[in-house]
Amino acid sequence: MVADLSQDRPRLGRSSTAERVADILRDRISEGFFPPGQRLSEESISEALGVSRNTLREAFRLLGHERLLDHRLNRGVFVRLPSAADVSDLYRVRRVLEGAAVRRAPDETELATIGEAVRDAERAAAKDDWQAVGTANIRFHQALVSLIGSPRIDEAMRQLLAELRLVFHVMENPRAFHEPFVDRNRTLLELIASGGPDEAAAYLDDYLDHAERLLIHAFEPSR
Amino acid sequence: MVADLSQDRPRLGRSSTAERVADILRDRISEGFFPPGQRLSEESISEALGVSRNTLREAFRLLGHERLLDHRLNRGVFVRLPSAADVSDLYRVRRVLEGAAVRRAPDETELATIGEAVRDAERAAAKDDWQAVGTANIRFHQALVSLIGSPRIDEAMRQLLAELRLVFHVMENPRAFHEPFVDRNRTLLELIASGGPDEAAAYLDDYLDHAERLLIHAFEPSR
DNA sequence: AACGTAAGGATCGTTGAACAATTCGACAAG
DNA sequence: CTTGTCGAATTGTTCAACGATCCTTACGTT
Repeated sequence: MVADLSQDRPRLGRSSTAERVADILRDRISEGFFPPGQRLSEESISEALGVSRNTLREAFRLLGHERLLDHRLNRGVFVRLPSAADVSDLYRVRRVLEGAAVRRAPDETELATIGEAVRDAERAAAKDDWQAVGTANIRFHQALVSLIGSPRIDEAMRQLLAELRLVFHVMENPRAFHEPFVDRNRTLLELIASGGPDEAAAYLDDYLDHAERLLIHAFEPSR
Repeated sequence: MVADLSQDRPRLGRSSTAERVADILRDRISEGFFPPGQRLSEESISEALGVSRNTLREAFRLLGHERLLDHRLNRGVFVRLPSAADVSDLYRVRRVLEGAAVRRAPDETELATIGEAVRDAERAAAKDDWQAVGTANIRFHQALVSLIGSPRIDEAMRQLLAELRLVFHVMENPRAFHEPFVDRNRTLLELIASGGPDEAAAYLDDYLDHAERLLIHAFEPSR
């Protein structure tokens, strides 16, 4: 019973103003409050958040390493504005990670977690809440990759999806993008559950190809 | 002709004291000058390097994000001391990344780069220079993963290998560890070149299993 | 001897101010 | 229209300071 406490351990170190500032900024960027390309002024933000410039700069370094911010010397930090090449690369990584994930045999609880994400997406889609669909979709892929069972890969996937969110913000209408994938997630889940790794992998490849093409298409013209 | 200059663009941003400090510390950690577990005092290091504490702290954040440093609140930063669980996870990631890599069809120049790393390792082994063998070995796997063609994965692999170096520093004799893998690298290269993805993948799995077991074994008793 | 507590020193966390370095736009000169 | 120059604004970096936290040691209690 004492061993269970070890799970709460990460929360102990939980503090440091810089990290909390980073959390706030990350959320703001994620939700589009700070749109891609926008410059984040040290002075105004440090004042708005009530922290010193030095502390804010530490937070900037954190987010820069997560590729959410672009740090240009003597020019300041900007919300990262992904390029088409970035999108391609993100999908290259997804193919590797998710491809490895669908080949794992999931246990019951893992399957349930993924299924929940699928159901949430379906529910949100029924309500035309595309913001929520996007969130559920992200949860789906996060849970999918977690089948690999590697904390480092989970972390990498978290970052990747955060970066992908950046991409969505530069598109004109993300809703049209998410719509077709609600059903695909359901199908993919069933293929995984039925235990045909090759079928699931093939379906996933097609899934990602389609998504990438759609994204690049909705992306290029705007430049 | 002016367009070609845009390739030199990354070199422009190249500066910032914090990043240069991070580079120095990264090298020092890599070479074992700062052994795993050692605490890095802000005051002494900032003084030794002639930079302010604030700048040094920015560098610390960078390296902390690369998992080379362990940042404990109010206690300072320590060179990361990997656990057996970390080793397992690192190999889990390697299986995914390198497994995806060996299934790619490499072109001539890529094959040559990998081959060079193999040859360097063989040469160094002949001279009993196990430090150099380790370096060449790392180059081998880095080149292998670069077959995927993803900058993000290359970067992730770079970090992973740096972290793995940390593991080597806690072992009593790394030389005994590297020795058997010189030949294996050669074999793996030939399997890749001959174009049998499944064979190469199978060999790689065995390779990594073996390496992980060896590492865990040489690791556990010392705790 | 085991334990709780208190005091002290060391170090980190964070701040605020200061100054140098750099960028960028405006404006004048050619 | 291009090129040089100036100045405002912002970042890069340093410095000194103070509170907060941790570690150690010592001390007294049970």
